[in-house]
Amino acid sequence: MSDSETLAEAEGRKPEEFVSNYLLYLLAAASDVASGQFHARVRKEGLRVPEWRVLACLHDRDGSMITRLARFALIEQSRLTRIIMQMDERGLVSRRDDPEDRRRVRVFLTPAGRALAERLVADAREHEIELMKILKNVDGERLKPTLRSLLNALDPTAEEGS
Amino acid sequence: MSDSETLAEAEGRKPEEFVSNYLLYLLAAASDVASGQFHARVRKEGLRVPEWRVLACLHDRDGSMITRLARFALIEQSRLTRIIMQMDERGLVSRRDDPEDRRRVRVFLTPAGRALAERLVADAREHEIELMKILKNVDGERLKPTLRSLLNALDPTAEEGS
DNA sequence: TCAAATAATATGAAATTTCATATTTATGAC
DNA sequence: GTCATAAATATGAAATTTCATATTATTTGA
Repeated sequence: MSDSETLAEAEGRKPEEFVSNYLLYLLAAASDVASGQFHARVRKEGLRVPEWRVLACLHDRDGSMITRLARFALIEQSRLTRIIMQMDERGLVSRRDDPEDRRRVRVFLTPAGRALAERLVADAREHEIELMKILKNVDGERLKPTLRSLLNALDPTAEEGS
Repeated sequence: MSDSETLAEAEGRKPEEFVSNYLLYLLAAASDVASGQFHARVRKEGLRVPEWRVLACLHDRDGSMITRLARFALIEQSRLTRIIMQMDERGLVSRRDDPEDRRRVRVFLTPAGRALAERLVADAREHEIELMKILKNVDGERLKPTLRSLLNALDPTAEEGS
């Protein structure tokens, strides 16, 4: 049985090919592969992916509370709490109690955090343009509205574009 | 457009909306949200998501070697090695040295693993049909070929559908 | 045929993540 | 006002993940 041959093939059965035609797999794989290059750039800045996500979310919505940031950045709450603590210690964000509801903690970019966020967002925009060129025959611009409607259909509580 | 003005500003869009219009975010969020329901079902079977991925991949390609499985299932190699060890202990998979290349470890479903894999794959297929219904106006079926071409464009070494 | 170079997998140790739950504050019903 | 309930965040402890590298086997090529 050669390396590229599965047991099923060796036995003359046709493999079922579930995975590579499964929507949830295609989404996960596409996300993974498409993000690969840019995530490498993020790591070169000394950030991990969730930290980059936090910066990007705060770039859009500075002063978000933890819970909201967690949903927006796709990070579980207690994990985010600790990531924010680290980013605070590193001087990228600062935490302030919300005077209107003292259970809440609002997270703000520091000047250094904002500078880094802006640099990375600019990089991401550039990178996205490159990506779109590679995907010219895939029609990445049509993909976006499709993904947005998918998000709206599946998560009506998701935050709108503005 | 002045030097300090972004394209978004020049076009009258609010500049703060980077994230929710960023392709890599839309892909990650779509994957996350779309998988949420089914992943809950996976956890009810006592499996974690990577374990489900392993079962699904082996369902399609039983006897894969670790490295290949890692790429296919989107799991880092040393992590997968340990996951496979656990699944082995649990009786879901078995490991066999490849006689043709003794560096390799081939992973096979046990009868119990296969039964579980088949049940979950059947569930996943059902669930996908439900998902497609919800996405009827999103055209999930058109989404699949798009994601496949994206994968091919970005990762030409990715495995083909068979 | 031997010595690199490469490939596949495993592993130690530090760091991170997870899960359940504690803590603190706000809200609603009475 | 008081009590029960809910919301937002934090935290302990176990489990998992990561990163670099070790180990073992194969390939290359001089």
